[in-house]
Amino acid sequence: MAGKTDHTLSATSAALLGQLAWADQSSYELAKAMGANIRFFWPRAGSHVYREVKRLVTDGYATARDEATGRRPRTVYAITPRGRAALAGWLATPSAGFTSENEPLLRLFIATSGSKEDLLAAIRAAREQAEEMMDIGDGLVAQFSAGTHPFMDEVHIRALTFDYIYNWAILTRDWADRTEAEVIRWRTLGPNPGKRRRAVARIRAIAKIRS
Amino acid sequence: MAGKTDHTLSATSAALLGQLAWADQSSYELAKAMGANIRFFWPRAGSHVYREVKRLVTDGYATARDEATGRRPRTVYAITPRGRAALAGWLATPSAGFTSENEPLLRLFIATSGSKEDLLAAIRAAREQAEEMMDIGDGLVAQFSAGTHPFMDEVHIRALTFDYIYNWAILTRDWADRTEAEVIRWRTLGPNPGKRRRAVARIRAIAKIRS
DNA sequence: TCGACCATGTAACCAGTTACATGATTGG
DNA sequence: CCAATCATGTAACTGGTTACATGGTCGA
Repeated sequence: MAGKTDHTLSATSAALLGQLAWADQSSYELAKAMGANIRFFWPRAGSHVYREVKRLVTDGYATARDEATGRRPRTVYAITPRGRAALAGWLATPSAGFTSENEPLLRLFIATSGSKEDLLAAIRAAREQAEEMMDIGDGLVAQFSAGTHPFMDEVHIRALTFDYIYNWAILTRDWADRTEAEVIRWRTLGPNPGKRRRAVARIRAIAKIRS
Repeated sequence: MAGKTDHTLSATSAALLGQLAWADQSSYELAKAMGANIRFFWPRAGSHVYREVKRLVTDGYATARDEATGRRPRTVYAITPRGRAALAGWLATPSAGFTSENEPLLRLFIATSGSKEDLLAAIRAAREQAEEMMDIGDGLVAQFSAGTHPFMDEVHIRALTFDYIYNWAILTRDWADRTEAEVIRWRTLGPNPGKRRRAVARIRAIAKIRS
């Protein structure tokens, strides 16, 4: 730990510095980009970006300069050498894992306290969100195919994140279809021997394909 | 909105009430269960459970009674009728969607600011976590197959959450394999025409399987 | 010229986390 | 009998969100 780079970055700060490493940007642009791409694996509210980027400045990882769009003033941020070093330092750090917050799944888990229609609605909500993700993905495909995406030079990276996210959406949609089909067969949400048999069989079949 | 059930539950409170609907439990047991199952789609720190369940009591959704395990005192919580009503009310509410925080993916996204080895380490971290999830899943399979799981009466529900989580783990592992194989081919993390061609082809192939 | 939306930002609240503390039980 | 781990809980911090406010631009 001896040295001048004591990179105590949070992952969110790193995300912002990573964006600034590509180009100088205003908070609004940073927030928009978070909303466009990063949100699928690191979602943050726009207002948070404003505060966090100011911290980057006070810590010396970025500088702020005042510009104007038309007659309106705005602040544009740029990464500093110290910021680049901190970012590289953070990237050399062991990565945390991945988590998800999946409210439809939570609702399913405790569904026996509600109605069958409630549960079906939650499953359909998951399906709809998955479809929306795929629509957004299809838009990206068009841009990258046509070579019109603003970050064509990053496409070799973006293809890899795209791979994950799009397949995650497909997984969710397909799961929702299977699950809806199963729940529709139920008369109540309670247990019965037939359901139990099918459930155990399903669980075993899923785990068997691990290989 | 006229009525006595003004269920202003958070999803986390609902998760706790859902647990209490199955059986009276102490905070510790609730927290343990959150760590065992729910964490994969609704992760919460144990200490949070302690505070939140006390709020359930002050709001009249649960009651607390003092017991003792051996000579040590502990507090056991039980759901009230009002709590059941609030839970049912919440379940009837439209569901929010699903999100994820995936630090390996974030690191990949901004990987050009770091080294190739950093990136490979992040990908491997994702793979390892996926394997761990599958190991846990295999343990569940054994329990459910043998009929020894403490919540056998919920297996028809658990099979459906299991389906999602296990397939998510498989997806992650397979993605990590593909992605590692691709990155290993790279000499640098920067762009080049070959990488770009392959990337665009990959993106198109993924989206094509949407069917 | 007016409504809608883009762009820019602040403030206050709160959910969630980390860190700590300590008593009981159990296995070696 | 001692270390490890289970069990129980508190306190303090902080990251993140929701809600608000308002100026500018553009198209109908």
